[in-house]
Amino acid sequence: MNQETEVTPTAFQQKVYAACSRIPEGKVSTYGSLAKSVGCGSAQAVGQALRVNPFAPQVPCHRVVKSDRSLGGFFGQSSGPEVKRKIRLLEKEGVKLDPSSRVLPAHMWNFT
DNA sequence: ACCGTGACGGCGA
DNA sequence: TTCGCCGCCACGG
Repeated sequence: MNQETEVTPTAFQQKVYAACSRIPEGKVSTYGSLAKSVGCGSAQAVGQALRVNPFAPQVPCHRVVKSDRSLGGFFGQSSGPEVKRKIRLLEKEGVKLDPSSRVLPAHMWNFT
């Protein structure tokens, strides 16, 4: 019998996942804004949480990008094939990147 | 209990 | 404008 190797996310992680789930489709948020939502002053800490997100992509962590308007990372990879998958998901939800600079348009920065 | 690492952010040169 | 450094927070070893 397989033992349930179920990891229990910390309270902090669950808050991040919850906040991330609140991001509407077609919109994106930033790690920093999300951090504020969970009462944290560090965007990096949020990244750590999403990095181990066991609920992905159910939890739309792919809608979280850098304040820099760049994509950030996906599944632990700052760049690579997984990040391309992230772009793919966003485009499917109506979020298109600028083909030149590969950054997100500022039109969707309405969600905190 | 301590240190290093990390899907970041802001400021300075 | 671009590149680099430091600072914050949370987590694993």
